[in-house]
Amino acid sequence: MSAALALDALGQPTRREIVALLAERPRTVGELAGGLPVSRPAVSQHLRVLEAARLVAHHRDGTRRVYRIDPTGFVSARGWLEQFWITALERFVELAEQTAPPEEPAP
Amino acid sequence: MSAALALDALGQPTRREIVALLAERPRTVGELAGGLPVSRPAVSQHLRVLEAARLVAHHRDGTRRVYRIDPTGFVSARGWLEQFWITALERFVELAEQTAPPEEPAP
DNA sequence: CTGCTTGGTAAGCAATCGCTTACGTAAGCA
DNA sequence: TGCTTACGTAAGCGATTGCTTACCAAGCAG
Repeated sequence: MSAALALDALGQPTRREIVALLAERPRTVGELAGGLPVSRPAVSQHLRVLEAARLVAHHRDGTRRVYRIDPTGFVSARGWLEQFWITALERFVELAEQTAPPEEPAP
Repeated sequence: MSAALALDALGQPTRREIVALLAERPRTVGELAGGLPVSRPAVSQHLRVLEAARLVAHHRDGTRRVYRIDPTGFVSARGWLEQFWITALERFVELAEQTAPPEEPAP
């Protein structure tokens, strides 16, 4: 499943910041680096990871590369969380139905 | 925000497997370790991270500790993804409205 | 009490990660 | 035809991570 890649990629603060910046609007690599406390090559490396996870995509504009959000990876990540969410809540409800007091046992 | 902790914690394959196992039903530490290719102490350490992120919780049952899913962390993670999702899609739609051909035309 | 089960904690280690600087490369412009 | 801008890539380094083995504490059963 591709959700693994996406969740791995999102499990890093700098990459989440990059993604948050791109959520506002597409940006070039230099712009991203300007808004972050890391160097431009570091941003490039993060972008490679994010693109492999299909969380971002880019196109060229002269010498620049404009990066934007790619919904694909987010669909995967959200799908994993959602599907998991459902089964977990089902079990949770089952459990709550079986036992009347779900937290503190009777003394 | 607590979503950072949750996403960091989920950015690791073994921890996602633990969470997936707990989604089926609550389990003890030994049970979890038995279903995973890592040692029991490794599972303990992962559980500490997951609990700090409020993704799991536990209660004691004699000498055992039964771990289960804690929805709290998942609410945070999903919230981050969702809120982000919305702003990203808004921008995406804006962009798509400006430019006529978005991607693939009808075949 | 003694022994057994269960699981958290400490210490240590190889591997990975995130970052840096240095260099290479493609595209626009004088 | 060089010069400049914008960016990717390579190499290297310190810090972190995920795992292991060894040890210790708590609770039940005999």
